[in-house]
Amino acid sequence: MNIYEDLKWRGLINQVSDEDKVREYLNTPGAVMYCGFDPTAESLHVGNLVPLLCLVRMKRAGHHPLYLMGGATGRIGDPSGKDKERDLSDPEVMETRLEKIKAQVRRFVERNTGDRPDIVNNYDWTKDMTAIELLRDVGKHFTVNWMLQKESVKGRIDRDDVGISYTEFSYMILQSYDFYHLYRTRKCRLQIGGGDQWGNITAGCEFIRRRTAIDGEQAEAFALTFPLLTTASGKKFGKSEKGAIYLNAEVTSPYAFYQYFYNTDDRDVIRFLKLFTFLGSDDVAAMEKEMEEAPHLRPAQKRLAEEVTRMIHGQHELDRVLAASEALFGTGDLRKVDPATLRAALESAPHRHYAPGDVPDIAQMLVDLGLVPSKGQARKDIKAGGVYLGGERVAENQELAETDFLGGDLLVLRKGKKNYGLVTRG
RNA sequence: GGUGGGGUUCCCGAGUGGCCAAAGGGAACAGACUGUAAAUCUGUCGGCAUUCGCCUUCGGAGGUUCAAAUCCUCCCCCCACCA
Repeated sequence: MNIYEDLKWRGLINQVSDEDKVREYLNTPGAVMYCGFDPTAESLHVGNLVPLLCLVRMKRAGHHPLYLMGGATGRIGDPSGKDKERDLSDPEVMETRLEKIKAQVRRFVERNTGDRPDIVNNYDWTKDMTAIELLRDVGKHFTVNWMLQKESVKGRIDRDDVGISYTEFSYMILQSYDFYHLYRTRKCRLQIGGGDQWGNITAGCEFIRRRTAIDGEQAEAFALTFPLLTTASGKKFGKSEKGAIYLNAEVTSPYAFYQYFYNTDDRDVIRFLKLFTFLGSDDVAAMEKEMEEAPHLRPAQKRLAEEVTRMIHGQHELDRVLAASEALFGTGDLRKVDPATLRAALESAPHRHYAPGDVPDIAQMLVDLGLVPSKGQARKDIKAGGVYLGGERVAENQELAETDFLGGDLLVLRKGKKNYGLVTRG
């Protein structure tokens, strides 16, 4: 199956500039395509997984994907999909983030293709460009009238409570230049991205056509965007109670990462299997059938969580996460679980250590563990019956007993159904 | 630079001197029901305090008043239109 058909089957294609030509472009191995990632945070999040994964799919299909780091564009700020102007970040902060994301992309790609990714940074070809060059060589090919038609800009102009700065307005010009540059230097003729990137990408296609026309070439470039990720419940995909789910283990623990996918809504899980894993149609169909037969066992959710966690954190981390999940959600009594196993299982849960004489009351421990924002809230949760100690519901005003310490020095606290915290003393 | 409209607790958004820790909605959290799901129902939703209560908040800084998110002064920021 052509990679294009595969993407289509997965529901990964939202818009394509020219379906036939893109399919044809992807028919010959070695095609070059790119997708950009701006350093807007310390780490990529699950939302970035779709494009990232798509580039990997391309690689697996024998093509040559380019991973573009937005060292330059990140300094400007993309108005796409944003309803208000954003603050500019510090260049140094941006640089640090970019390095982290780069490392992350490298690890991910190596793990899933066995090859080093071809990473480029648009700062490299933009930093020495003069304002005059930009205005003459690039800006001249864009009419403001046309730029104003773009969704990202229009959305901001039409509203009477927000505006758009010239800086963000110019974003598409920079991104267009990137595409052109990659066409010139790397023969890249396809750019992929999220649904909100359509305007920016087609701007690039347009620019390539016009710019190359000057040299009598009239090159053609293509755009392909993914659908906006939605969840059945209407929640934003990739957001949990604790905030966005990131790919970096230091920001989102592998355990939380696994749990996020494990908790996928029934209505979304098959679609997500297609979007986030390499499973083919046979496997997916099998999962669908299993799920129908035994929905309460949630085979599809389990598979999804496993596949994605392995992809991002590796088999080793996955094994630990599985052990932890089993210990915490398994049927057994926590007291019967070996303390050492418990400790390992809760490794990615918040942890607090107290000296023997300094162990505070339960409410304070919940605060210290970060399970609740304040002591008052902790009391309220206890009162509501939402706090558990070693698997037993904590009563109001309950004092710690010596027997609560598993193995003599370990406390397992839980708020609600699945928020664990570990306390040790000694 | 001019004119007009704005800045309220996580978000949206009421609130024009005391009844305001501040309506309503959303989000979120907890409970019941379940399948670590969805839907539904209930409770909570600035901080501290077991109760009385105390403290901090309505862009910022001052001021008027027994009393200010609400009035006055200056300042900062955002938006629209005009120049």
